[in-house]
Amino acid sequence: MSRKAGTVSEDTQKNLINAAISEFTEYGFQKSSLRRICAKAGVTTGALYFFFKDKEDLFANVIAPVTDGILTLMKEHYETELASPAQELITDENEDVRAGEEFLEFYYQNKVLCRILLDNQDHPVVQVFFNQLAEMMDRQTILLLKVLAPGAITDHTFNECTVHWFSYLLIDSVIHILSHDFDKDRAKEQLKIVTRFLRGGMLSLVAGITI
Amino acid sequence: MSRKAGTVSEDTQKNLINAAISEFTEYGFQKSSLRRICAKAGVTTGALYFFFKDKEDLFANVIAPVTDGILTLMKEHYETELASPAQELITDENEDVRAGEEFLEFYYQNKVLCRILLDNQDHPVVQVFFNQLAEMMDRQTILLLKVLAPGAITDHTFNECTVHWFSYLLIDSVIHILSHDFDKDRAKEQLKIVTRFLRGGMLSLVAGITI
Amino acid sequence: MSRKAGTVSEDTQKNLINAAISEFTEYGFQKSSLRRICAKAGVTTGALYFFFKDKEDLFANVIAPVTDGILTLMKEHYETELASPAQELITDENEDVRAGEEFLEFYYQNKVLCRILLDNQDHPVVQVFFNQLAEMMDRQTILLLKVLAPGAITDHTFNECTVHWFSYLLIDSVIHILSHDFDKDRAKEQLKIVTRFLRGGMLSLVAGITI
Amino acid sequence: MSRKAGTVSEDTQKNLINAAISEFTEYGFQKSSLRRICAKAGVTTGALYFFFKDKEDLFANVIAPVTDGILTLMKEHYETELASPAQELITDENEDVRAGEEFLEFYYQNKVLCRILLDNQDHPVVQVFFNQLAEMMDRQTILLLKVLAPGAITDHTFNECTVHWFSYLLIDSVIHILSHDFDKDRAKEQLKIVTRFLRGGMLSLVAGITI
DNA sequence: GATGAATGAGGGTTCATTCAT
DNA sequence: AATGAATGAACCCTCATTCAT
Repeated sequence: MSRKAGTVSEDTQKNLINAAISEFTEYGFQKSSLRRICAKAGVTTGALYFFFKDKEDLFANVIAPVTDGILTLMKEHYETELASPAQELITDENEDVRAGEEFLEFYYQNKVLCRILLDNQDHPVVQVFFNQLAEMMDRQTILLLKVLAPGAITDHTFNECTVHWFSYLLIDSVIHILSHDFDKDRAKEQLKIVTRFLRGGMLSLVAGITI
Repeated sequence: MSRKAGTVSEDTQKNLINAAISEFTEYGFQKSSLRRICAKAGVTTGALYFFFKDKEDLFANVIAPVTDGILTLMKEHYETELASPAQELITDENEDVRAGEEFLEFYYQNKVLCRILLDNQDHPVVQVFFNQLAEMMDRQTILLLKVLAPGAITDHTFNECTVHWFSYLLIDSVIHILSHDFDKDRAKEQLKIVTRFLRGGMLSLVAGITI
Repeated sequence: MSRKAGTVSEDTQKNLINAAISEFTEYGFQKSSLRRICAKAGVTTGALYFFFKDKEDLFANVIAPVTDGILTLMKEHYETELASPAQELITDENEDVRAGEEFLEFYYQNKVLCRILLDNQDHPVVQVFFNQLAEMMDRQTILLLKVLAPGAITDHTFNECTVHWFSYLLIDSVIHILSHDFDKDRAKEQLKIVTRFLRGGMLSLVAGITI
Repeated sequence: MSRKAGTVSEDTQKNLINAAISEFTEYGFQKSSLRRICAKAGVTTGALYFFFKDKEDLFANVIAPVTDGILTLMKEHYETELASPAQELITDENEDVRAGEEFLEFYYQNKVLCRILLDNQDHPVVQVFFNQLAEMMDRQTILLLKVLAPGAITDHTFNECTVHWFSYLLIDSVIHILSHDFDKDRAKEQLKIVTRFLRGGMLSLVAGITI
């Protein structure tokens, strides 16, 4: 009996989250209506405010699984990469490709939430996420450059902006591919092209320096 | 004296546009309030609806100068480029750099309006603009590839998606630079780096094909 | 040359009337918009206010032809009727039928305006018209009763209300027929049935008295 | 004490309904203002939208008691009528008169709401009501004709239109009487005259057929 | 005869949020 | 844990009308 109430409330919270997912998907964060969300969830607005502080908080809770998931994924990839011998990093694009494919798997398994993320890039919470992601990538880029092209970092070509821009280039490229709603295989293929392109671009910058 | 009425009315429309610019800059299109705009312009809401059909129409009129300006700029650049000898296109990145700088000049001279454009990418009218821009770039890329690497277009690497992605890569890169609020010279410098990177990336894709 | 301006303005007035007819037909008086009317007529609102005092006045001018026409028609019919020998009035329904058909002819020749009349019976101007019409019918009924059943008017059965109600019964019956959008012949046929019914009802009232 | 909230809220809804009744009575549906209604009820506009979907819904809720009441009344009358021996129907107008008086009682007990109904006949919801009413009367007329004058229905005189027209004739007659704002007794008297008239008219049509 | 500009009030509706119970 | 009621401000937009020119 003492579990009953708890169980019920968990259901309510889940119902609210699911209703919110459907609403955010259809209308985007800004145009979404808490009233409609509560109606879909079959509860009144008061119930929502028991579980969530406000609209922002609800949104944050909705996308948390994917923001957490992606950040974890990236962390693991970067640790693997740093553990590789330097030589491999230069000649071998396999680890990059593998990480990309792993990300695509995650995307297609969490497509609905990922789309909410991508379709609300003007939302502060989402911007914070992308900034975290980009900063993580920045740090990785700098670490790799220290190993692969030590001259590059002292040179003014690889300034903070360039590094950051490179991070966003990768992010935007991936987003662009996902916006085509390809099937998974086609997306992987396209991601390979992007990877080759970005490596080529990067090397052409590094080459200009070290020589 | 006979011009008084005309002058007054023209002023009202300009006042409305200016008030709208300030409002859109501060709040973005969606959260902007027509009431506040009219208050800023010192007129009643009815006056606004004499000059503009609705909120959308007001927005379209606000950004028209920059959307038109940018599309014209790009058109001119692409015509110049197509008029160059093929050999120059491969070896010489000058025309690209020159066009980039010209764009930056335009941006810094119309910064306020350009920022409205960039900060409302989710607005349908703006999306139409970016699509027009990207399509123009797509066509140019295809034309250039036909000249520089005839094999590339038949190969499946340079499919429609890749070309389109390349267009957005350039657009996103430029937007990213602009988001740093650099001074003009720093922006030009950074744009040069981007240009070199993109050419390098592109060549590495083409190289993978022709060999 | 001196006629030019006059001619032009007459056109404007006609354009306004025609635009108003189309607007009133589509939206009814209340929901009609003077703006839209002016737009349809290709003039500005100021022009409308040169020719018409306000929205009411415009409406009155639009329906004037049919209100005048119908009142004239009825007057003629009633004069004819009063000129007939008493005996004929009792036994012969021909004049009633003929008048009805004449009215139907008028209706089908001025259908658009007549429909505006019928579809805006809550409008004061239209109510005035129907009151005039009903009063005219009232007077006629009383005159006829004096001839045909002198006892009826002193009896309390044929009080003012009964007479008035009888007028509206006829009006409503005709309106009801017209609401079916029959072709002219079918409408005439139906009107004959109504006429027979109303005469029968009337006689049964009169009979109840004289005996 | 624990009932306080409930009591308060019920009051609010009733206050809104009452305020709406007063507003609809004064201005008619179309020109009624939700703001004024809320002000009269002493609540904010939001409160209204908690209880009612929109203006239409409020209107529908206001008139529901009388539309429901009248339809119920008519249903009962018609069932009683059909249960009577055929002979009585022809010779006896008592049941008709009794039903009429019962209706008048209802009218004078719900006069304010009934007037809203009668004064907004152009409103869709009201039109639906009158159509329901008329259809009910149509069916009854046809049933009675089958018993009283079997030949009438096959004859083209009593076509669908005639039957429907007869229904509206009765409705309009009653409405016309009510528009005079008579006291109850005077109205009953007048209604008797109408009843006799309509029976007489009807019989004269039937007579024309059966002979 | 007609324009173009502007008024100012008001329309119905939606919103995120609060809070006593 | 959740309800039901209510707030109050704000939303975009439309209206008939006026008037100097």
